[in-house]
Amino acid sequence: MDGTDGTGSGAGPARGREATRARILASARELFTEEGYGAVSSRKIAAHAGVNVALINRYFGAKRGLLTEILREDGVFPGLIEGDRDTLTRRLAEHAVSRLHGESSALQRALDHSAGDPDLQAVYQGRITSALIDPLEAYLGGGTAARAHASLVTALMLGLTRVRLVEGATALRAQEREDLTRRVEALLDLCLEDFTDD
Amino acid sequence: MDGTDGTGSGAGPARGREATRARILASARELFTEEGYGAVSSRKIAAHAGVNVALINRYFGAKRGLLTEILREDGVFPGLIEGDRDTLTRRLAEHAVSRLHGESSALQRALDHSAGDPDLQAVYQGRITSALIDPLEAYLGGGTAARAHASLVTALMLGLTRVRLVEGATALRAQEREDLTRRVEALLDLCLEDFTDD
DNA sequence: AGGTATATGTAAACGGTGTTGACCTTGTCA
DNA sequence: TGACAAGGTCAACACCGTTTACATATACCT
Repeated sequence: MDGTDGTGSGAGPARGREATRARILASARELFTEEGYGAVSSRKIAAHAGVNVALINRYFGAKRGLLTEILREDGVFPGLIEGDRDTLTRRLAEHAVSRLHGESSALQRALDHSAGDPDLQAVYQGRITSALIDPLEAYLGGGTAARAHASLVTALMLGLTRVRLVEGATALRAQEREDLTRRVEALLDLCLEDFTDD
Repeated sequence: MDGTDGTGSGAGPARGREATRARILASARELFTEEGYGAVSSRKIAAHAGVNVALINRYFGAKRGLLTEILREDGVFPGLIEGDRDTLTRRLAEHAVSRLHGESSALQRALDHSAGDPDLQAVYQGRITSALIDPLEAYLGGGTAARAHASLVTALMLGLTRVRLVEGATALRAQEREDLTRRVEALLDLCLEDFTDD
C-alpha cells in the first residue's frame, strides 16, 4: 500500500470515485481546449489524468459522455435569453459578433473548430434546442409563430458561428464592429417581426 | 485471363483505370446517400464496388477524396448566383426554404445530416467559400463591403440548413411557406443593404 | 516473337480508434 | 477471519483509414 485512499490525502494521485471522475473531466476539458475533440483519444485523456482508460467508460459511459458533461456544466449561449426583452436582440448580436472575433472561451473556440465530429454534432443538437430554441420560444410567448421566430433567430446565430469557421476570425475596427453588430441586431429584429405583417 | 479488359466488354466486372474509378465513385455515392458519410467505411465501399480496398486510396488518395470528387461533380448551391440580380435573394430564399422542406437531393440531405465529420467539414469549407461567398462577393461588385455582405448572406443560408438539422424538416402549408420565403428574402435583402445606411 | 517495363489489382499488415469483459486489489463490515 | 463490494488494471475485441510488398496482366519496343 502506498498510503493513497479514498479521501485523497497522502502521496500519489487522489483515488476514489469522485476524485477520479473529477480528474478525468479536468483532463478532458484541458485537452479538448488545446487540441479539439476529435484529436484527443480516450487513451490520451486517461494518460493525462493518470488513470486507466476503462475508467472513462465506467464513469462517463463513453467518450461522448465527457463532452455531454462538459457542455452541461458550461452551457451554450449562457444567460443570453434572460433579461430585458427590449435588449434581447442587442445582447444576441453582441454575443454573435464577439464570437466572430474569437472572443468566446478557449474551450468554446476549440469545440467550434472541431464542430464536425459526429459526437459533438449529436451533443450540440440537443443543447441547441434546449439552450436556445426552446427558451427563446418560451421567452417569445409560445404562440404558433414563436417557434418559427425562435428558429430563424437560431439559424442566424448558428450561421454566423459557422461562417466564422469558414472565413476565420476577422479583426474589425471599432466602428466596423459596431456597424456589424447593429446590422445583426436589425436582422434579428426582423426575424422576430410578425410574419403576416409583410 | 477471363476475357475482361480495359474496354469493359466481356464477362465479369469491368477493369481498367476508368471503369474501376467510376465503379468506386458510384458505390460511394450510393452508400453515402443511403447511410451518410461517417457510417460508410472504406472497406464497405470497396466491397460494394467489388474492388480491393487499396484501390480507393490509389485512385482517390483517401476516403476524403471520394467526397471531394462527388461534391465537385454535384456542386453546392448550383447555379443560384448566376441570373438576374433583382431576383437573387428570392432565388436564394426559395432554395433555402426548399432545403428546409428536405427537397434537396437525397445525397445532399444525407451529407447535410452527417455534416459534422471532419472530412466533410474540411471539404465543405473549401466549397462554401468557392461556391457561395466568392461568387457572391464578385457578383456584388467586389467592394470592401461586398465580402461582408456575402458573408452575412452565407451565414443565413448555412444557419437555415443547420437549424433544419436540429429541428428536422418542417412541413408547411403553402401560405406559411410563402410567408417564410418572403421573410427569408427580406432578411437576405437586409444582409445586402449598405451597412452605413443605418 | 520475345522480353521488359508499366499499369492494375491483391493480400496482409500497421498503427490507431472506442469500447468491453475478466481479473485483481483495496477497504469495510459482519 | 471471512465475505463482500467498490474501485482500478490489463488485455483483448472489432473496427477504422491507410500503406507496403507482392502478383498479375497489359502494352510497348527491340
